[in-house]
Amino acid sequence: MEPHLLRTFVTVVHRRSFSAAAEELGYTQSAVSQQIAVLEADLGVALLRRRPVRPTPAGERLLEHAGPLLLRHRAARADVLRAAAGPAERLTVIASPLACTPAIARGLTANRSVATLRTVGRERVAERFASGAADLGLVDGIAAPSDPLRLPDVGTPARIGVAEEELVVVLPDRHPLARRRGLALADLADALWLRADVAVPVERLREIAGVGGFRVAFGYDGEDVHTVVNLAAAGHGLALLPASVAAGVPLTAPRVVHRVEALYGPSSDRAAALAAQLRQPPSSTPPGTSAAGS
Amino acid sequence: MEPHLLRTFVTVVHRRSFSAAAEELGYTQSAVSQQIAVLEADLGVALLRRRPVRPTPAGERLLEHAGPLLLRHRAARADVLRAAAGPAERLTVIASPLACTPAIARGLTANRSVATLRTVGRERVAERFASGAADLGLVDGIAAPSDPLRLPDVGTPARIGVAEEELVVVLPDRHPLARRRGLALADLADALWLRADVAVPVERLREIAGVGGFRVAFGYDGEDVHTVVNLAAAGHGLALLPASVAAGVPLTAPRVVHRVEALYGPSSDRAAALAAQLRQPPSSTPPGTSAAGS
DNA sequence: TCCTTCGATAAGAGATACTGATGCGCTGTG
DNA sequence: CACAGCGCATCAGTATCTCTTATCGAAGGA
Repeated sequence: MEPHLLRTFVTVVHRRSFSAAAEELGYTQSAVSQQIAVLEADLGVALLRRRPVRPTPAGERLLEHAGPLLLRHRAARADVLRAAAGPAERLTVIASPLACTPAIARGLTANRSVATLRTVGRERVAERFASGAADLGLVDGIAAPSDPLRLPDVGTPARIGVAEEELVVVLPDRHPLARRRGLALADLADALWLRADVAVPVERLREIAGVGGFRVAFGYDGEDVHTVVNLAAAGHGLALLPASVAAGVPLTAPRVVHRVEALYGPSSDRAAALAAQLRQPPSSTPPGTSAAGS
Repeated sequence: MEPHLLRTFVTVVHRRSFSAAAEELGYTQSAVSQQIAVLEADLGVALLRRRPVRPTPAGERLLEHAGPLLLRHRAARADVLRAAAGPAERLTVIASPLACTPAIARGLTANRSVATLRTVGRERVAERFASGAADLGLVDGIAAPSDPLRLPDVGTPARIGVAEEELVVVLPDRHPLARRRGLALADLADALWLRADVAVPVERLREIAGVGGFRVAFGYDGEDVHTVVNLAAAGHGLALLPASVAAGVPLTAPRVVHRVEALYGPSSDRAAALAAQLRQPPSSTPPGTSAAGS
């Protein structure tokens, strides 16, 4: 179960080929074959069926663990390295698109210690932060008010909420519901939605509404929020977005908010200071640092 | 960063000695010295100060990651092995003491497929389950109604809530508050409490009350809930316990409940079935399986 | 000061983990 | 049905790694 064996295993499954994995990893096919054999011998279990190459049920389980395990590995390494490098002079910030609310953007530009800002998809932020690509991570998501976001576990970076905001349903002006004062998500399950992961993924809608439905009328794969707003306004489907991004009808039920959280290494004082500074005064002190506890 | 190096590192820090760690792990002192040297060379960072042996700041960070990382390692291995072993004939269940509510205990005894039940401290359940010591884990804890418990991350075992119950403050009959209909936790911050991790740890009280205080009058280190009840009734300090365990005054604020969750491997159908069966009818369907999501 | 303790280092034996060559079963093709 | 091509397994050989034993040297206590 050494990390390099896991990495090889993952690659083999992904490429569905020992030889292709070998090439990708810079080994010979023989080495890959032996590595898999070692892994299987170590666990005493067949992990792969050959020809065609597919994971066995046990292999599927291992596959599911391997990703997070390797991610955590990288996170640990990055964290140690950050601690050893000492406080960063200038900070690199990585954020999901919607995490850069106007106020946060202002906070970032006002702060001379920020060197670079990079945005990536919401699911990638924690991962990229963990890999050491940035000193501060900003992720957005949907949660009950003052509840922490559910993020892939990546060790114990300090984590604080920096902003919470109302959500609105964006719909075209002529839409029958456009004049409402508020909307309940469950009532919109039968409507046609925009699939746009940069806003709120459709599966997440089902999850927070607790019902199925939410058929997709149109899919948008980019990262540009503006485009999503325009598509929604043009009637390609509904979109759920934070109020500061677009005009729309407030979401009144369930009681969820758009929340932005900052991730930073416990050893980076500058990042901690910046995170604290980004924390918006209007939002009453959101819950503090997180840690695994019973 | 191979697992065995991490294990050695952790042991060295823990024992504060290379030689002692070597003995504990069955290596020579020389081997341990070399392993630490390899780890430090790999990361390019000094992890330990020698004489006396103490972690550097970078070492502290690594130490914090190493535990969860190794735990996850074991969890992955155990999960793969469980998957390979096929559905268990008879199940081993591991539970924290308070997780065995009367109804759950009944469910377990009614179920002939259960072979063994073992209880361990609340913090150990997830860990022991992850290590493959049991097919089903039952953990209790305090949470907002229908919120999942916060458990150490251990991969993606399926997780369902099986019971939720009101909490009561146990106090002696002659206590001035004993006749109240309900109590707010924050109002009890100045009272003297029983430190008994088998009930609710004092730190957790501070956490959910959101205030300090909760001074400890008396400490109990065992695992026996009955003793805690007796101690509380005898006036050694207050205790917060699920209503089914002891008579007491219901906790009315904050709105938290005693919750029991079942952990089981995704590949163990028997365990899943048992978990579903333990699920108590009175509690309206608590939120389902968990997984890391954005 | 001397002795003990404890970690670092050197040297060598054994285990491990690669490469390159070859074997062998499957699959597709004529 | 035979055969070629593909792809994983296996074998042999070598380089590397990871231990052990032996020894050194610095720090701390008597």
